[in-house]
Amino acid sequence: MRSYGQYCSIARALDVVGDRWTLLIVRELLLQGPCRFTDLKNGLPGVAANLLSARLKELEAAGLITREDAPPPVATALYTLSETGLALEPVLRALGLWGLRFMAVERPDDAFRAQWLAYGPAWFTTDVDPDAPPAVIQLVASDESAVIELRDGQVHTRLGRATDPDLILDGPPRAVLGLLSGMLDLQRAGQLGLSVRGRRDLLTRLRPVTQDRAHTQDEVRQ
Amino acid sequence: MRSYGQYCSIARALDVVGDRWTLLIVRELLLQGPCRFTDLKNGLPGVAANLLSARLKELEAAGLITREDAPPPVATALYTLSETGLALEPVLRALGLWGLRFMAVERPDDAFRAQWLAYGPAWFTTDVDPDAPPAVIQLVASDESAVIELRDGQVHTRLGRATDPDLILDGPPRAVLGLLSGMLDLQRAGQLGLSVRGRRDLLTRLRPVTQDRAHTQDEVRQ
DNA sequence: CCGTATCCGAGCCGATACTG
DNA sequence: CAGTATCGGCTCGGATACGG
Repeated sequence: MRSYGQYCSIARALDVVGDRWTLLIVRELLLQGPCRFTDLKNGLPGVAANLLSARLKELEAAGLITREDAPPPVATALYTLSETGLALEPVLRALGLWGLRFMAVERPDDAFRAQWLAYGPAWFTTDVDPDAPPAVIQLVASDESAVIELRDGQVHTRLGRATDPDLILDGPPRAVLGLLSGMLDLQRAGQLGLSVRGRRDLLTRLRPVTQDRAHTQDEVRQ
Repeated sequence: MRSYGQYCSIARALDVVGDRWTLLIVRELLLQGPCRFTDLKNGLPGVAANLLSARLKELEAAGLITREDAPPPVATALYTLSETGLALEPVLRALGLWGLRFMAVERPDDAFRAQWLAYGPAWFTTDVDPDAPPAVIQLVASDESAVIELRDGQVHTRLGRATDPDLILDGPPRAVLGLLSGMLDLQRAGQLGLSVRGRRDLLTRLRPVTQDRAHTQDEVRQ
């Protein structure tokens, strides 16, 4: 990418990760862990193979990822986030939290993946009642499924199915994520096709993180 | 910008602010407050007028800024961040904090502005001794100047000159910002041309924010 | 199967010139 | 001052083909 030519840490950051697809590649590596080329391609529907290949080279050159030849059983290259790449997590969290406001409309041809179902609750909700007993919530949306585990006051998530969940949320992505992010209440989510089975009371334990007002406006200004 | 076509809040956010220059326009509006076209152009060295014009239209259409005709004395359009636009502050903070690591090398032709000198201390340092008496630090770098005010446990900054600062830091941007961000110690900053006059002890009151390790890696993954 | 290389049309970007 | 118009060049996206 062409440099902005500004001695400013925001501009410098964008010099490195401002290119199209770059931050989404980091997203996948953060959510999936070390990936093969094909894992990334699957997690990035719409990316062209040549572009992905080019970006991976750039990211490696910039020190955000390392490329290693996996041990014999796999025998293929693995892309792994470096310390510098991992440090982008707060950026992706902030961006994802801000982007929630644009999730209200679901476009018919949008792609959807289980890992995008999973990071929302983990990053953007907290357990209101940390001392309550552990609980498991099964999420299902568009054939993709993930599990929320409430334990030790933390909201963990993982992909796949739970054996005996306390609560099952099943419906279109917009309904499931809208409910969990606090943009929809149970009634509205139901209208959008959400099915809720099991202990509804668990929903009150999940509090969506609220974005705090900005307050810089009159701070830096002359 | 072409949509990524993914039902993911990060991708949605990038659909809106992923275009080149867009986040830097938001940066200027956040740091400067409501701006005229020319204020933005000055704060964004390198941007082409047509591109700035196009971005402002897109940002207005997306609801991040409003364009108002200023009252008679000014008689020109003013661009102002909306609530949605202001809410990007955490994203720019996270990006700017991450980008600090790339500030070690100063490229000869990089542009520099006083507001970029000011936001660093305000966003990325804290006052270690909140009960100590107020103090004023004058920053000067590349003909641009800003003032740090330590008061009530907060680190405020503003552009321009202070009348009677307790401490004056003067030198190349890299030396001033490097010292304040904790990337350089006093000795190294001095070698890079930093001049320090006044109460050096105030420097120990400013603690650079440290970025905490990411810990999602094994959280969302199956 | 994994990843790279090449080609091409469409659209975005950047520089300059121009207008009210 | 506040933009608009134009145009060359580059990047992107998609397809295809190639080498390990």
